[in-house]
Amino acid sequence: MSVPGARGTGSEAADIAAVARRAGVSTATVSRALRGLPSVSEPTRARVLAAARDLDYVTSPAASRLASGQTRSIGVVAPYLGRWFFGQVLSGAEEVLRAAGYDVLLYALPDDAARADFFGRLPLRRRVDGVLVLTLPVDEAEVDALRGLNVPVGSVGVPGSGISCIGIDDRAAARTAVTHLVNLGHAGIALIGGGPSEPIHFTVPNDRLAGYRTAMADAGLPVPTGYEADGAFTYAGGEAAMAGLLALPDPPTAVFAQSDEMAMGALRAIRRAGLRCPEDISVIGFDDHELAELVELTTIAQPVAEQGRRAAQALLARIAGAEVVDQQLPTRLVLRSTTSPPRRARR
Amino acid sequence: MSVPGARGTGSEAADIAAVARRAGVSTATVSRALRGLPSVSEPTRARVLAAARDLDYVTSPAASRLASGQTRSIGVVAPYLGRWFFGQVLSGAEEVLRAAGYDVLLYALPDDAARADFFGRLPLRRRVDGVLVLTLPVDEAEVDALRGLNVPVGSVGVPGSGISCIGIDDRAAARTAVTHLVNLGHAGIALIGGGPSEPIHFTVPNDRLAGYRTAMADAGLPVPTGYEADGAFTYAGGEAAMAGLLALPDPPTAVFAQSDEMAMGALRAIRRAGLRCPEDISVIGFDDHELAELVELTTIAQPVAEQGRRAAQALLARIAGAEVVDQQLPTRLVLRSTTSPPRRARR
DNA sequence: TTGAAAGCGCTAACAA
DNA sequence: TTGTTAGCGCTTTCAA
Repeated sequence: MSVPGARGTGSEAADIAAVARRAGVSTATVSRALRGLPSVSEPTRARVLAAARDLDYVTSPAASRLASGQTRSIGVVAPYLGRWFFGQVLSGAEEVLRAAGYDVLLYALPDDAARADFFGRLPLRRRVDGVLVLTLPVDEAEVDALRGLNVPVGSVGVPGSGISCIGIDDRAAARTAVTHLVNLGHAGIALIGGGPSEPIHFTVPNDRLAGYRTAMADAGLPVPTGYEADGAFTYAGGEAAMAGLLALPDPPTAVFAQSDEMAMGALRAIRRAGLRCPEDISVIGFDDHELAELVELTTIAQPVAEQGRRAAQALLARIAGAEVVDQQLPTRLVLRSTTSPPRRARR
Repeated sequence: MSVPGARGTGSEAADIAAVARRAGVSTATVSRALRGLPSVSEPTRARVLAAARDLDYVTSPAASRLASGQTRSIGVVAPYLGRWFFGQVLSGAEEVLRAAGYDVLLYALPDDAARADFFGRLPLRRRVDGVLVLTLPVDEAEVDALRGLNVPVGSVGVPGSGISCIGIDDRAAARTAVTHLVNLGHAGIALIGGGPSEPIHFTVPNDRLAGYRTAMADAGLPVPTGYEADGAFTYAGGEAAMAGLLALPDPPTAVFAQSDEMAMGALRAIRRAGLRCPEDISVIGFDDHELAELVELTTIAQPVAEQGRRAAQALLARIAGAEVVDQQLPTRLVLRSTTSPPRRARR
């Protein structure tokens, strides 16, 4: 009943001229006062603010944008909204953008049709001051398209010329994960990762793959055919990939999954196959998902929401004209109970 | 290099006048042709479309909004973005809104400060054609404030006059959950729910609480002091609530958690206490979270993304001037392995 | 079916 | 420090 936002419904929305009249100044002065420009005397500003309050005035974003050319909006593009990782990143990014007074324009591109449409039409054109790309696989042409927006582009996990990138050292982190398994005495170590044909600029799965291969090579371990499985970064995909791995003539004794959700799917497949983790097979994930603790999943922790926050900050800095440098945030190995030495150490 | 969206960077963005000139018509005709109005002859429309394509013309949303008064934007307001439920609902809603050509303006209100600011300033004013509220606790005054936006308001799980609501029968579903425990022979059944002081219009936890109480009363079972615990709808909260329940002089033999995330937290607390589920204590959740299957959680399944889709559709229908009715989607009991008869049936 | 012209409600030069 | 005056780039009467 008496919420500040509640208003009489009878009157039309006041415009800047009404405020100017009531404050006894010009519309230009109202505009300046309301935007906090320095060239307004304090008494004048006070009168304007009072008038605006009395009339319950709100600036029309459309008019303001048309006149100024600034949208005060950021487009946030992500492949999925329903997965843990993206929820966390989005959460962090939204927090920062909102606090800076920017509107957050959300675009999800869950399938090829959505992506083709997005990069074909570029619906963000003329409506944002910057774009934040959240771990979206993009190829060269798509990066070009983003540049065609003519606004700064920031990202979480998407490097590229002209794109500022916040991320982690995926390669080193993957290496740490695999080396952990190696140190436990495992020799047959498989990978569950993203698809084999990811676009160039989506380096995350490729970097983790590279880290896996490096660690295996360092340990002098072979990567048998079929040991690099595709889990599509989903729980269901991880389960299917693990099932495939278990069906191999010589199944692995340990698995490195590139995400916790895939690792959890793997856990499910292992249980379904009547096997036990870590007794029969070890599993290490990646992310430190909120529920990883519940299933005692050993994993690589990364600061997820923080990457969203940093990426948003970096983007805003670039919009403000600053130079920004790419950042890599730290990761760490979290030991829980899904990894242990193999039943009988080989070699 | 040859993506449709990639453009020469040299030329300025073409405006409607340029298109008009090239097509040999007036700007009014260009506007009509581009918006698909019927009052344009086919040859003319074709010429306009060709000219627009040649010039790579995109309508300026700011100018269009200013002139037409329509924003083609929907504000989506949710308390959290990082929780599973909201990710799913948002995913469904975004899909529908995007397909209908609306911009999705995202607002997260994770704490009291954000809420107070949102309802105090109403930053959505003048910038959206409709608002979608996703399971956000709102009191009377806040509902009034939303109405003050003077645009249709739709919701998932937020009933209220003037708000179209898509949801489930929370009361019946909760009753089903508790009755399942009763039927197994449990007598000491506790609840882990939302806070005790939820605003009136956030009926979800209240309805589930009512369903719990009804089922208990129907079974002639008492609800001892302390059996209605607050888990804040989070994993950590559920764990803490369960720990509190276990510390009771006469702890329950079964627990109904109002969300799967809280149920999973409860599972964690049970394990931490050295107890086993379901042998020592049964747990039933609510949602059918993607990972519920992994932990074998018995739960009440609800169509989450679908509620987001339906709510978006209903909102769009109202914006188009249609009358819409509230909908309740079906739920179902999903039996897994966290519920069983109590060790020794009482009574 | 098309065009002319008047706004939509601001911001930004420029002047004072 | 403040005011005057052009626009910003569309949509929408109203007329033809």
